[in-house]
Amino acid sequence: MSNRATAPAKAKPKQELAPGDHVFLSILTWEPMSAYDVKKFMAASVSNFWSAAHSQVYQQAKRLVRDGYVREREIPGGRRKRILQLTPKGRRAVTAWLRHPARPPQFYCESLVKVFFARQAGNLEATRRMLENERARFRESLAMFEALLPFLQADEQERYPAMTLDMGIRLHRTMVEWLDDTIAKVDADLKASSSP
Amino acid sequence: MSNRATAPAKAKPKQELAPGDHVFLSILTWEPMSAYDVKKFMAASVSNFWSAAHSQVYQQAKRLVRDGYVREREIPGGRRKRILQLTPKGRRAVTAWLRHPARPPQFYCESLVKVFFARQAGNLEATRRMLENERARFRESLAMFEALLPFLQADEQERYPAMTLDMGIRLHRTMVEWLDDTIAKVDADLKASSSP
DNA sequence: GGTCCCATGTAACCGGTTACATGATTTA
DNA sequence: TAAATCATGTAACCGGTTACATGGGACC
Repeated sequence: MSNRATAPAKAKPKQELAPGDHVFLSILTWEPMSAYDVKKFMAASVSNFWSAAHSQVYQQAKRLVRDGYVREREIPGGRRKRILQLTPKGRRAVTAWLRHPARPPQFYCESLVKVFFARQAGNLEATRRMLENERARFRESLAMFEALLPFLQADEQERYPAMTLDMGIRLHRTMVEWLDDTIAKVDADLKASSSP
Repeated sequence: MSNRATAPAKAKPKQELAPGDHVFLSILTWEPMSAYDVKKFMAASVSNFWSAAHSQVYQQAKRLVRDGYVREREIPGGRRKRILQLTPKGRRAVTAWLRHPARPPQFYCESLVKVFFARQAGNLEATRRMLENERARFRESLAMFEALLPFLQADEQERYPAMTLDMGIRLHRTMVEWLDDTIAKVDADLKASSSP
């Protein structure tokens, strides 16, 4: 009798920093700030290609303090507030991370999956509506980014952040263009099927 | 004395399907297949905008069978093999999902975060090397996709899959162009700092 | 008849998400 | 002063990842 699954399997007991932790630490190179401000900073800067729930940031903070990458300092006053700042170990982790190769980007996009299966399992009218929603959203973000870019470009200190905003703009433009073309193709199929 | 954290907090007891489950089910609309084949199908089709580890697919399969979206049928023979197929409930879930709005895409890209902080905390030489690695990788994938596209476009059945491949190609081209421009900017900064 | 890769899984940890909670500030 | 919003967290679940395990075929 074969009894499968005998060995326990140990799994890694502890890995080094999680991918998002490096982003957290990098933000603290800007200046010491509270966990809440880290979250705000993230939303205002790299949110196009990195994001995290605010609750996660607090838990990251806890871990990073526990592991010695970050030190926290309580600010007295009415509102409870803990300022986080990098330790030397934390700063070393950032610079080491920055000089290692980046892990491959990950992109999750439901709408593209839906297009893939649109005819196989779906309904072209619904697909069209879905794509129009997408296009409206992308156009809106695109307009915001385009309005913001000149301000970043005007500030020499923001040179590198401006480059990433530029990437965001290009990606959004590409998306909108593809949506234009794809909606046109869906329309063609709709017309062909309605009046054969 | 304030004792915080009194209430238990219940958290949602059960949500409907997880986002990746719909992708899984959609793949089964193609034809019944084993979990391993679902994974292979995913890698060969939507991997550019959706991915999952193979081990995850087996666990999804287990959940989806347990919850009645999928039925499994054991194939006798030397090699153990379980063929998965949609139940009516599973098929309904796919069509319902396809006609709902898509959730916003998520994009995680370490290399862009690294560019954001390149001057603040990093080293421009290292950034340049990192960006060149990225460019080589994107160029390689781009060439593969471009070689594949004509075959998809030649097959009327693959019309919608071809549209998503087209999107992948456009995104990769955009990335490569941005990398070209950005590497040039980094070079300019390197030259400026070496010979002031 | 070894070796290597393909196919098929299981175990266990942990990060990330969703929901809950609540005191401080601002604003109408 | 009531309402809304900002700021700050905690609880708990669960998906996804990493690592382990292993039997069959292919190939040599």
